[in-house]
Amino acid sequence: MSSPTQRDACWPAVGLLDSSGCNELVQSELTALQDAGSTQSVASGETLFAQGDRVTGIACLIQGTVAIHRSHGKEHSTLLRLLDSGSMLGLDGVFGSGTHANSAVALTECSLCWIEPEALCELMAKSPAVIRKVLGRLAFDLEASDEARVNVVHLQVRARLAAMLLALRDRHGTVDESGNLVIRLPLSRRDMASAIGTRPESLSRAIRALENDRVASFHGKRVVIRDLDDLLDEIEP
Amino acid sequence: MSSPTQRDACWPAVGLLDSSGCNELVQSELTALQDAGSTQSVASGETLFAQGDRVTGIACLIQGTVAIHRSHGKEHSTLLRLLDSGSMLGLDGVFGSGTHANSAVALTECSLCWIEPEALCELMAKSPAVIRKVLGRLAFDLEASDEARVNVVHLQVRARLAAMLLALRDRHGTVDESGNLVIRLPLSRRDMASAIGTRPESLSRAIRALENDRVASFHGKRVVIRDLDDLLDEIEP
DNA sequence: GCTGTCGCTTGACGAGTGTCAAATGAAAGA
DNA sequence: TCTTTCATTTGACACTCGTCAAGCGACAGC
Repeated sequence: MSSPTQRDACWPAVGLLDSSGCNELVQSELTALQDAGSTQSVASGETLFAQGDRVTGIACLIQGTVAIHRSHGKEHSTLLRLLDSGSMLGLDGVFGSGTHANSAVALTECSLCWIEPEALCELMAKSPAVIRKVLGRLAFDLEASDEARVNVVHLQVRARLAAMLLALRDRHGTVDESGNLVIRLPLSRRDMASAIGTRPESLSRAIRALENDRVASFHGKRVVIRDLDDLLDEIEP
Repeated sequence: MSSPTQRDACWPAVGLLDSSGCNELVQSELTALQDAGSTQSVASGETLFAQGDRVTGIACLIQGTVAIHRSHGKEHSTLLRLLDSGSMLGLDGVFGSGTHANSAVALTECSLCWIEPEALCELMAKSPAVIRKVLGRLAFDLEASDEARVNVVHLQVRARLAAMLLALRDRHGTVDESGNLVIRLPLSRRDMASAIGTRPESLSRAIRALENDRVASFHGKRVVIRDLDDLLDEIEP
């Protein structure tokens, strides 16, 4: 990840996102936050907060991956976004309605740090950098949500799957010895389907379609992409 | 609109949205902002900024209605949200990538006030209330975008139209002498279709369906709803 | 008047995808 | 190892909605 020094030099600056696009907190910031809140470990599958809960603070994700869900009706649920280490979660609740509109579920074992609204206030008052990070994350999430919405409307399932793989590349992708892109999916098929706004059955067919056309090969939660351009072509037309 | 005194009393408070849900600036704040920036009048149909433009500041909408679009490919375009008087626009650009991801087009004659990033910085440094408004608006827009995304996935066109009418009620609805809800649509049919993620043809059919079932009656851009519950029922099942 | 253009509506048809049902596979417990 | 359970896959079918095409209605210009 790029050094944040340049971005920290002036405030405010236009264009506050990381080059990676994710606006994560850096290590020094994380340790500072840990002093201001209480650190906690949660097991994979645990719920950090549930839709409808009163907001008691925000959480900073130190380690692990968290899914933000919104349930709709009784059976339907949508995975809105994934958050990885360095992300703040629950911001929309604190600065929004005061009630969590979404649920947060740990997808892996997670270590995180809870910060009460008052403590967050103090941090923001003391350090413009914190304000900027908070603003940056909200702006990034808004950007991503708009993008996802456009994708659901204009792209079909196969292309949305490709777009999702590309989005997962930043934080969950590696390169193997042959130079192939390898993505370790942090999600079940059910959650993947939910994230791109479709059903597991349709996702399954889209996966098969990409494999038949040699764009990607799926081995459980491990995806291998030989040529990144093939994936990019999927979302162009 | 409810008095903001209670919300201003403590900072930060959990739950910063207006009761109306829109987090608009109040008159005193608007006049303060006008001192910090340059006021401008734009005609209906004018573009305030275009997708891809470098961000040169934010705008505060003093009077009028603005549509935020995102174009996708050559022919496709999505109307992401409407902003009415009291709203700040372009925040996601300033605190995000530094480039406007969306276009802003005036739907009516508008009066607005441009504020450069540096001036916005000063305002935020001087007044926590400004910070709160900015955070509140980003949180509100994120909330709304998530909601719209869930709607596109889980509701069909007819129900999405109903949801849109309900959303327009706050700022564009009135009550006539018979006690009916009357909504003055600020949008063309094309834009309405784009806003709910469908085509004008499908929207037209959905409108006819609602009329046939006596849920709403459409007369050009004037919509009359006899019983609000009928509309609410549309988005439940 | 006529005659463009443009926005909206209506009709017909087909593709994409949700739904239901069953088969397969993988993980966990007896 | 043999069940039991659950996630995933595959198949068959129906339905919503996008697409193409034509028909209106309004409105401006000649």
